Amino acid sequence: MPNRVISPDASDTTRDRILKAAILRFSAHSYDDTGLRDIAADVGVDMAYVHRSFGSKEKLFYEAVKASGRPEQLFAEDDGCLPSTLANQILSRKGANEIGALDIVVQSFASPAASRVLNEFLEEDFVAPLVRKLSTVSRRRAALVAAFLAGVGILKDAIKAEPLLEGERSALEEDVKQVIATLLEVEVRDCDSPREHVPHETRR
Amino acid sequence: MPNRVISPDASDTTRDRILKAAILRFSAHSYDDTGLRDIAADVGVDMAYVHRSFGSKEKLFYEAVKASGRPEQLFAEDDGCLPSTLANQILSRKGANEIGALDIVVQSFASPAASRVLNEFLEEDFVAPLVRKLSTVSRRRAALVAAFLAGVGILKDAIKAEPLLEGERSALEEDVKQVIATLLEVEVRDCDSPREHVPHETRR
DNA sequence: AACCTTAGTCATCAATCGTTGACTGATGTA
DNA sequence: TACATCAGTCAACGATTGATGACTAAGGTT
Repeated sequence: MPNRVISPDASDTTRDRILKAAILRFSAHSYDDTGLRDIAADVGVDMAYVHRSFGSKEKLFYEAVKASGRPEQLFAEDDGCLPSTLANQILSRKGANEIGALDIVVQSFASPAASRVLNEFLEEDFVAPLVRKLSTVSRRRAALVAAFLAGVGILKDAIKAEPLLEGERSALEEDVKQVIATLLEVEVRDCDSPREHVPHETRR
Repeated sequence: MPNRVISPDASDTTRDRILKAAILRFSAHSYDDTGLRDIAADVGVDMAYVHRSFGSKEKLFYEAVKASGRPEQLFAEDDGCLPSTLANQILSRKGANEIGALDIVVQSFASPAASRVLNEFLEEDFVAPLVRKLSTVSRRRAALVAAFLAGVGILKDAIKAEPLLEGERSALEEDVKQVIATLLEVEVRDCDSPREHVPHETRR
């Protein structure tokens, strides 16, 4: 299970291919700007079949969010340093078909149709697992981490804000990690140089 | 053309009433979910007149964003403590017709049509004025402040995330201020109790 | 053979959107 | 009076959207 991007198992049914295409579409464009016809065209089936396979556009979106943002993926590569893990979820450079687990959430915040789904996602797939993993953090601060990650993703990928695109990525990553560390009340220095194995210097 | 007697800011013309209604609409719903017909109905004119008064929906949105987010408004009540000023821009409780200067940005980042406008807004009406006001902060960090504010606004107002709605507002405000202070590298304590006049204790 | 389910297509629906050309009516202005 | 401009309305357009009912074709079961 090394380079698993989306699908947990390589089911080949048309329904799964539709879901996979939907995740890509919803991760690259907003809920409103993603048409069932686009998704159908990607898979090569009729749009009516996309609709019938999932019942409605909103239900398809629901399944796409759930499949794309599962906690196992969000915290998958956690090497013990949550700030760096979370920062990478938003900042990791995306190739053509490679998407981050949070991209689909970053898009589609706006549409009311999507907001109920996202509310559930936020609670079940982010706040709860994060608090479970780091019991000292409050639900409020966990949500603020999500807010910050979402905001950074939006400004960087949707709005394409220049101050976040120009310059070194490492500098941006450092700032993002520092904010997350502030919210989680953990020391960012403990994992500053990821592979240097600082022998857990006892601080404070 | 000599007698352009129309006062530059009578604010009584139908055009201005349309613009005002547009700001309210765009601040409460996304760009896509806001129809020219809705705005026209608010003012009580024909939808065609809304369109003709501004040339296109996108141009109307542009003027709405510019009028709603002007730096004078963003930093209007600045009492010398930027973190608290900015936090209040997002957290201030909104009445029926009362909106924050950033609400219109919080909605409507999704649509590509709107994102160009928002990119310009971010640069001209937020990053640049902020850096001008606090010259020690980098453009990147200024943009990260905007990202955080946008994310908080989205989760709180659009998604209605419970962790940001439950509990005391002051606790949330404290966390938000701390994050902003971290990014701006200023001491939040300097304005913690706004009216206490701490005599500028020389720190560091 | 007859029958049922699954997979998928086709044409079309109703609704909504922003946009536009043509029009009316009032208000000046020469 | 004649003319021009501004404020605003009216009806319709073309495009796009998600949703449906009716249909075909294949596969399996009895």
